Amino acid sequence: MGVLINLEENIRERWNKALVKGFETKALKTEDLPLFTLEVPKDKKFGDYATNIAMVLGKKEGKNPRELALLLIELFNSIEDKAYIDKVEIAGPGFINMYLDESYLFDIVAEAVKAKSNHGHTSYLKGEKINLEFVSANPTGLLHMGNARGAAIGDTLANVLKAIGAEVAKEYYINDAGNQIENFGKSLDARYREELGEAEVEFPADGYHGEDIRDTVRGYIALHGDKLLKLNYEDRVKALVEYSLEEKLEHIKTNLAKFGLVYDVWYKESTIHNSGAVEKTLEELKKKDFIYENEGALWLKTTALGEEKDEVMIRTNGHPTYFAADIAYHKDKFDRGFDTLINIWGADHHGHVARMKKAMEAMGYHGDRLEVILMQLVRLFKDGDILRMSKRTGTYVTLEELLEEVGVDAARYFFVMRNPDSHLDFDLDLAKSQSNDNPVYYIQYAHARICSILRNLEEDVAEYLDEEKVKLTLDIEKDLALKVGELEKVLVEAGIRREPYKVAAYALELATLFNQFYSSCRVLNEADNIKKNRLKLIMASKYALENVLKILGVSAPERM
RNA sequence: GUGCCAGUAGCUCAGCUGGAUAGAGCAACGGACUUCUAAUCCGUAGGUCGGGGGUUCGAAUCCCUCCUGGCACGCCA
Repeated sequence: MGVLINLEENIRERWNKALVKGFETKALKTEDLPLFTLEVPKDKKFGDYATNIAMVLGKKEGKNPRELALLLIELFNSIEDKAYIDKVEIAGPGFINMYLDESYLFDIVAEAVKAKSNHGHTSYLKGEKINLEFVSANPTGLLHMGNARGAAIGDTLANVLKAIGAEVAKEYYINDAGNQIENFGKSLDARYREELGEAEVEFPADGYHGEDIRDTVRGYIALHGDKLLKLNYEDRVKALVEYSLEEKLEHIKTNLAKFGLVYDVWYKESTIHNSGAVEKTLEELKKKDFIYENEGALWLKTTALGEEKDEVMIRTNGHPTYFAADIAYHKDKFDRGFDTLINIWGADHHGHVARMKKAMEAMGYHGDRLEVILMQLVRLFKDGDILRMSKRTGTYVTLEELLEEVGVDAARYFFVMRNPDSHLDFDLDLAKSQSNDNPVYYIQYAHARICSILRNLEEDVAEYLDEEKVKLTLDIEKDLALKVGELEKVLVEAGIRREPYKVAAYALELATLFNQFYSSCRVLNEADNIKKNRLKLIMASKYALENVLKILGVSAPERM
């Protein structure tokens, strides 16, 4: 662990020791360690850290918080380990404010310069195997903006989790079975016959109207001609579906790769059906008495687990539902040895969340080991109007088109910068304009400026990065150093809370502080000691920027 | 009708496991380039935290209620 996390652990530990000492010497009445906060105050005048320990304990002790704080500080000061603590004060209603010896900032810079591309990385989740499933768009169409948001969030979260030590597998679930595929087949068949000149082909009402379906069919015809017309309907559809799924999937893979996203596992729903996993799952649930028959269908007793209604597992036509297959699929993930499963779904699937968790419990797993991140849908704006996205009607902007317009860097940042709970208003015109307002340019610019300084430096920067501690005198230098040190905290928080947008926010804060530093401080053409200190500081900043950009999947250009 | 998410500055959003004077970016207004990249920086202005109750030393944050918007409530996925 890095400087800040260690330091905070030490402070907490020291407070706990102080409390224990208070209990032992009977200076305190209560004998339970209370839950107290250790936070960074909003205002610097309240110190580097503050704790509410006196206010939390005040009632139990029967003392007013300020009076109690006095006693607590006395105990705190009597504990030997003084790591970085310079001064402790009482303030406001009973806060205890702690001021640190600034040498911790020097240590942050030294650590970052030494750790380089590992700066900010920790082993917080070491040993945890996480399966992260996201996008999983049906291979019957192209990737749209909602898929792109999922892709950015998922890939970034995977990077964050890896940076804090977890073992992560990124997985894409391919829905190549079920009703949608039948529908897909009907649509393909209609377009195929249409393209080959058959008049008045009836197109399925709920078919796939997108132009890409025609393209796919034309591609097939170019390769294989009209030979399918001689086959019966079933065989023709089978051949078309097989070809088209393959083609669509390749297209999806290619575009995700362009987006900087490479999966570890591509998992086909059909393997769940073909392997007998669904039947096996059903048997298991039957044994546990969670299955019953009604009106010719097999139902899962989700009501027995607290849900409002039961769910169909096997339809009257003998086919398993998506839900049944999904249970088998998630069981398979657990069986592959993952401790935690994280799925990223569109908010329109939220009805599926509770029953999936309950189903996992019925299967004997902890429901909490399946986590679902729901993203609100993306609203696409063009010329001030909302564009509705629908595969059915074929009106949507594809990931491919987006990347052509705005590039990978801006797209990835934009999609990940917001809390998934919020609707994302994506203004196409703004994104297309490559506006300077886009924060991604601002962040990259900070990096380019550091590179520029290093280019202007006559010597190798390594000559300046000795073991000697840096000394930072200006507030902006200290603020920047502290922000560099915060990276590890941000990654841990973003990882355990599954909130990758915090990483995007951090990148912006870091870049802001660097740009402020840059405008008020020179690095070259300064006295040797200042030059050396600032070179160390900007190198530390460079590593922090590079590492955070890498996690976001955004490039760090050396010139702009 | 029921459930989930959202409602914070003109706009887009942070802050929400209770803490000190509610923040940032954009837009607006006023400044700063002979000096390592002005895609930058500095300053000003901008608020009934959707409304109303409650819980307490303290509420944007927790509870109740109402209002508004989105989504979901299939033997679809």
